[in-house]
Amino acid sequence: MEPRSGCPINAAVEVLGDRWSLLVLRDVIFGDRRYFRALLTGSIEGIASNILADRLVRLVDAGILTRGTAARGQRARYSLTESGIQTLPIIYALGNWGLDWRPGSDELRIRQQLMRDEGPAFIEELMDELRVRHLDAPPKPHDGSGPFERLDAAYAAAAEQEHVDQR
Amino acid sequence: MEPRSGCPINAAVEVLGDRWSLLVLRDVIFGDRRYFRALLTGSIEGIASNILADRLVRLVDAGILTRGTAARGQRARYSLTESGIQTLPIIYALGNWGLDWRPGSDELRIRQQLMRDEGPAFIEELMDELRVRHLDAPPKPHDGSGPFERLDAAYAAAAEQEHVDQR
DNA sequence: GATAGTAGTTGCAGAATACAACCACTCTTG
DNA sequence: CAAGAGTGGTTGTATTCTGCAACTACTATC
Repeated sequence: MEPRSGCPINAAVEVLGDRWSLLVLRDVIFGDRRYFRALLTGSIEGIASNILADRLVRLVDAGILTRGTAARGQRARYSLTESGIQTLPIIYALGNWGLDWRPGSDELRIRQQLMRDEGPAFIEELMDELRVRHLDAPPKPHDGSGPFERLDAAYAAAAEQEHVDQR
Repeated sequence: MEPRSGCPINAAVEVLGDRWSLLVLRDVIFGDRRYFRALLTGSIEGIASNILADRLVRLVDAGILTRGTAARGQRARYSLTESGIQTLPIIYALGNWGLDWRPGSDELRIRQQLMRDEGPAFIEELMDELRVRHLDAPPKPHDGSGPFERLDAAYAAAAEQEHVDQR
């Protein structure tokens, strides 16, 4: 596919501008789903297997994911590249906009709200953690738990609070 | 269309996740194209008239644009709503990613680079200017030129520099 | 009243997408 | 070593989306 223009916004849209690619990346990043089955069955939107297969090929071709060497029928692990990790600000911006301007379930909105509350530096922290998980980067010296764990903990606490509020 | 899930990221993707919607918004925001013909002929990617008509209807239905009252055949002006203005961070994130990870023409990349150089506060400034232009918000007391003019001036200067460099 | 310009609509062909069923291979378990 | 579950897909078919060209309805200008 030759690009329709030399505009960097268009270049990004040509790779990521469809109904599934960014959702697959969301599940890889936030759901830590690294295998075909995990992505297929874990997708709350219910992606079809051929669409998932097609998008994985495209994302690998675009250099956003890498596919571990595995023959047919073997478990192939997908990892983010640096360019894949750097789609996080895009996903974050989309999530914030959706949170503000579109309806949605409260449970799924909490996480986005918590992430926003953490401030912009937190995105960098998440990206560093993704480098450790996907690029085998050396982990930064870090005493406490990682940013994903903090988000999980905050989410659990908020969900608990929601539960308390309902009573 | 009922949403496929309550996820805010999915909610945004369902409205903006296609090959044209975000490019139309880009042209409205950065090209200040407010009329059908301007969007149709000004699109460097060459959008077809029925696709543009369809996307404008969808963006209006989604509350991202408003359409000035005009009968068929009459000049109808499209304006951004507040939710439309707040898609700017998404477009900015996409442009930055495209700049870093995809090829593109130098001329069109310069503008994205300049915008990034201005820092995050500049995005807020651009959004304020869009509120003046599209929501008829009172302009902020401001001595110099607006942010779009500054971007234009920086672009002109950079383009001139490019021209000098080539000699 | 002709002409150019406005904002679309219509018809049609080809591409992309979605859904369900099926396939080939491997790994585990008895 | 045979059965069964689990892996990552492929295939077929129907539907939707997209792109191109031509056309329509209306308005403003000369």
